[in-house]
Amino acid sequence: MSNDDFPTDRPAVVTCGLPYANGDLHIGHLRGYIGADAFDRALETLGQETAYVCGSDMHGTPVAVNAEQEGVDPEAFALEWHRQYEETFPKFNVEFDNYGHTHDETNTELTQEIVRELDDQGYIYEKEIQVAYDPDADQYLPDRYVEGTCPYCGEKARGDECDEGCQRHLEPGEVEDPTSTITGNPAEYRERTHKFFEVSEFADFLTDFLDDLEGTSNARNQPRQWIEDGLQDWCITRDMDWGIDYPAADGEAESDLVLYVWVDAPVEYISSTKQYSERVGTDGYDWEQVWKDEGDVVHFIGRDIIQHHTIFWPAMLEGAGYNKPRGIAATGFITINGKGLSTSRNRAIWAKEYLEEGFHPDLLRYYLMTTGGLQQDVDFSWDAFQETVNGELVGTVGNFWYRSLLFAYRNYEGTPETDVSAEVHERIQDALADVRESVNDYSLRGVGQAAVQLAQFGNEYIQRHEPWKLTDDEPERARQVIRDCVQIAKAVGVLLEPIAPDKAQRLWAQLGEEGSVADARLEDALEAPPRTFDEPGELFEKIEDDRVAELNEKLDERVAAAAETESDDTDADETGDMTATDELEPLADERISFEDFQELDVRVGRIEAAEGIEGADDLARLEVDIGFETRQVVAGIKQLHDLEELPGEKCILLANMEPAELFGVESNGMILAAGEEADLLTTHGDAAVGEKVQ
RNA sequence: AGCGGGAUGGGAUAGCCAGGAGAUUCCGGCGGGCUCAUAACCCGCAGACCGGUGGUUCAAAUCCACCUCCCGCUACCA
Repeated sequence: MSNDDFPTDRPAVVTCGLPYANGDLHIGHLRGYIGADAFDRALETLGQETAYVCGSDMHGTPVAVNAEQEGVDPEAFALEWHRQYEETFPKFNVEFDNYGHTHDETNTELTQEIVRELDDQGYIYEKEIQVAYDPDADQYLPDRYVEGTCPYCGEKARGDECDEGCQRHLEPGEVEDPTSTITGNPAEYRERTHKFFEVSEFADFLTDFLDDLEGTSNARNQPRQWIEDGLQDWCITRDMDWGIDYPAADGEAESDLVLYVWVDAPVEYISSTKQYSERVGTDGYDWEQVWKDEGDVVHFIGRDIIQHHTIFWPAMLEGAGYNKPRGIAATGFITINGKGLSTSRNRAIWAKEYLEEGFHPDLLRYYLMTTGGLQQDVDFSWDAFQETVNGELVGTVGNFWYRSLLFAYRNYEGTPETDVSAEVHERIQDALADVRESVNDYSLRGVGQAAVQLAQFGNEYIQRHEPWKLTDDEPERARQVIRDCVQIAKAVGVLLEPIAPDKAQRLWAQLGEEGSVADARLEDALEAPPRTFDEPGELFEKIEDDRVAELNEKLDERVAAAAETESDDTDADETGDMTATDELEPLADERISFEDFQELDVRVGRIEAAEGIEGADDLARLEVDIGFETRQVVAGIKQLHDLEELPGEKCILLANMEPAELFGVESNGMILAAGEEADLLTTHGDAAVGEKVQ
């Protein structure tokens, strides 16, 4: 595929990563949907034929598990979220040409068709594997329903991934000593026939594919390592009820397997395009042309799902005879006030919350799109948000729009009747070129900046010529200056539309333009606005300081409140939901003998020194006086205690613990502490340092 | 520790892929201007040895090697 510049004479399709129908949306999600939306709008402005499609991701174990917990069936559960998403997107001016979901008929059929095709092409084979099975719950245990020991490194691992050790992706059946996460009981392995997709056959193809891939560099570079390390064939079926049935071949008995969620999820990109095509007719947009013949496919995704989109997905497309993506833009994460966004700690700006605060969506769009590069992590703070809005949108763009149009309205009742000057014409053309270049670099930041810098030029231009001084003595020159300014204002509107569609539309209307600015092309930025228009209004409002203070306070309070209730929910981040598990660890069944206890040499100690260990988040190096000697001990309490306050504190130390090395620091004993918060054990009275605890 | 990203004037950020004039823009500081405009806008000044060391080159913020530090995810929790 040749990568000639946008706009091409082929249809394009832009997608964003499917929202997983499992929880509320926050600005981290929004960044991707807004980015893809802005990119799609920018392509249209360049004159590219496009479709922007997406859908909700309905399948997979987390949906099944959470639905079960709420006592509803997975479909109803996922559909509820799906409806919420559908309602939310337009509120951020994210306008999909089609928004479907992975459980609908189109996707079910198309997924099965593609899998059948892969099968026909010989890329799918069957293999007997050992699948974990929970005899008590009488069910198989796919993916995260099971945990055990990693066969490669011996660390504790989840069913699908060695998350604590070597990070390796694990195939079903690989985990050793499996236990059921449902009942906590040991699981047994049963022989099951599963389907495998021969990803390993595609190594050469994928290497070439990555060479040509546009978008962000992380999407190109990260998977290379994977390919070099050797690709594993991919088990694409699961023992579950919730999902798309594995398609039965002719004459074969219906399979009771379901396709792995990552098989049917990306197919939704095609399905959603197909639905769009069916709605507008193939004359309006032909999905088969884009996906099977000639088209430009661009995916916007989060950087956490690069592998799926650069390995599995293109291999599937290649195997089934579809077009491969031209560009993949993998966006960075969002941080809040410099710290990682955490849904469990409620450190997030929720989509709903932003809207409830009454802020215009275009402000957030502009902020998210222009604050950093697409690939970069972007920090969000209300302070920075205010600064950007007040400085660039209110001060530069809004002010220029308002002063130009107001001056034009008062003196000429609209656009002065004369031609745009050569200087301004040229300056606008430069801006158009910037936008063209930015889009081809996948730089939404560049698009936004081209618009704002043009407005900045406008402010400078009007200032330089001071038309307010010219109206009386040199009316012709004043007329010229304002004519130029009105044109710049219009151009800024056209250029800003991808980022701030609603604000651009309002400007469009103020200029007396017919129709939608979304339909405007770059060249329209140079067309004269209507001769007359009405008195303009202010399009952007300043955000006041006390408002920001209030918002900061709210956020802080909320994070603090969440921290209090959090206490034990260790894995709340897993699903992004607050599934607090405040159960206590069950009491041990087995009793030990007094002799066993006597083997523990537990002593009273006094902490002499405490310091954090570099590179470790939680570990601290302690020096503990236990009478006979001072021991160096490593303890996981760094974040839970103010280390400076620890020296002098008494503690209880297991003295005959075998030494271990953590982060290169020897630990010679074990400090006793209670619970997740590592509440430090100490003595009630005044026991002397070194005394034995018994 | 594994993977990824980063280090550029006081703060934030661009430029790096395709090496070459005074290193971008925003905020802040200082001084001035304007009064059409949302106390907005415009101009000027101060402020950066582009994380460190070495290398390639006529030329390096940009390419290569090594190092230090930071952030995120995953981990470490004796």
